Amino acid sequence: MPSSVSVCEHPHDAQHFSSADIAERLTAATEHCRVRGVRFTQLRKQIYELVLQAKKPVGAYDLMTQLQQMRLAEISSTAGSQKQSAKNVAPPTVYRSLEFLLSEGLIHQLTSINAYVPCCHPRAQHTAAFLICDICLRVQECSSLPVQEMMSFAEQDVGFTVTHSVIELRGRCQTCH
Amino acid sequence: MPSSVSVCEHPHDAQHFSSADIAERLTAATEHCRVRGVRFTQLRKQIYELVLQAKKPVGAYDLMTQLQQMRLAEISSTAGSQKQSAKNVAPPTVYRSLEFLLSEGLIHQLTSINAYVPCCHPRAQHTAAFLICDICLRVQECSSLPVQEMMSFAEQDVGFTVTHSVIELRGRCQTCH
DNA sequence: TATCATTATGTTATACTATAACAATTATAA
DNA sequence: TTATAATTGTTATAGTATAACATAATGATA
Repeated sequence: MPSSVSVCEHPHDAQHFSSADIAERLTAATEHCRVRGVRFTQLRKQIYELVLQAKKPVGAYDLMTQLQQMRLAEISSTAGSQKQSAKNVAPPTVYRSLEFLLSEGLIHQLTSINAYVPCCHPRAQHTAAFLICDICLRVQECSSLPVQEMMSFAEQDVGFTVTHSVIELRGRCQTCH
Repeated sequence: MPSSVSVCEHPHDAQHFSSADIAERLTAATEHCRVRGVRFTQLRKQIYELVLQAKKPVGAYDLMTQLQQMRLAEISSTAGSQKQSAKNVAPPTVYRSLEFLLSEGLIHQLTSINAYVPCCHPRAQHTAAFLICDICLRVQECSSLPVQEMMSFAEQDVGFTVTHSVIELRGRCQTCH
């Protein structure tokens, strides 16, 4: 593989983020948001954590369910006699946090399968291509070279100014071939 | 522009297919299907025609409405006392024909905006990238070079076998810049 | 600290996109 | 012409996403 090309495998399926990894990411994200002057609220942190914990790309409605369970767990652990009635989490709750995480570059949206994955290298807006295995659902995030060539082609040869890219290749990864 | 790169502008917005162009495309598609031994039924032909006539990428539910109007027009032109009650066209009617047209390479799906456009050069399965202008909604279809590099990168450098690609760049076209 | 303005979240409702399952019809081949 | 397969009709529902407004929390300012 050319050294100029970065391919980052999302740790889904068999392997996945360890608790320590997730904690580290959460800390990094907290710092990221502090520096950027945006608010990393509890809700946003929880949604991010759920995306990190997922063993595969996760959909918005899955996140709704999981957030709901998270809140129920909080209530029961809080004990106390105040039996809060935790209403169901509604779609906007999740979508708004996803939108925030996307704008901060902490996660990526996989448009072709309506799902979300954590970003390999969270940083300011960067474009990437995704290789999505239809068998194991593992996702590889590719930055730099091939994507950059697509972009420069569009910009220089066609005069098209790219503001947002959706580059998703579906198929079989090396392992599942 | 490199001669090895093909960029085809879909004739949407201001310009669009003339009746003659559409007729020619329909004839070509008929021949295409005859050779391939698949049936180019009236319904499929109508859906294809509607996609060709559209001045911008067209959604499935828009096609439903338009097909409905097409059928109402047929009935009123048929005159006769047999007052057929034309029931509303249902989603599967449209989606099944779209699926057929996609599989025959007559149209392309734009996943990021849930819409469909005619293929510039209808032929067997071929991959393409699309430049979608968010202002005028014009779409440019790019085959060959940049896309091929993406594919060969995935296949050769990552060992990923691509079966389906979604490459859609959103932004501003040269005209709308 | 108290107030205001801003931002974020909750809540209700609904829009938009797509498919499952089965029935009826039409075309093709034996 | 009948049997078979392919297509289309029909009904229902699943899945994804956003609009609009109410409430709550936060941060800045007096």
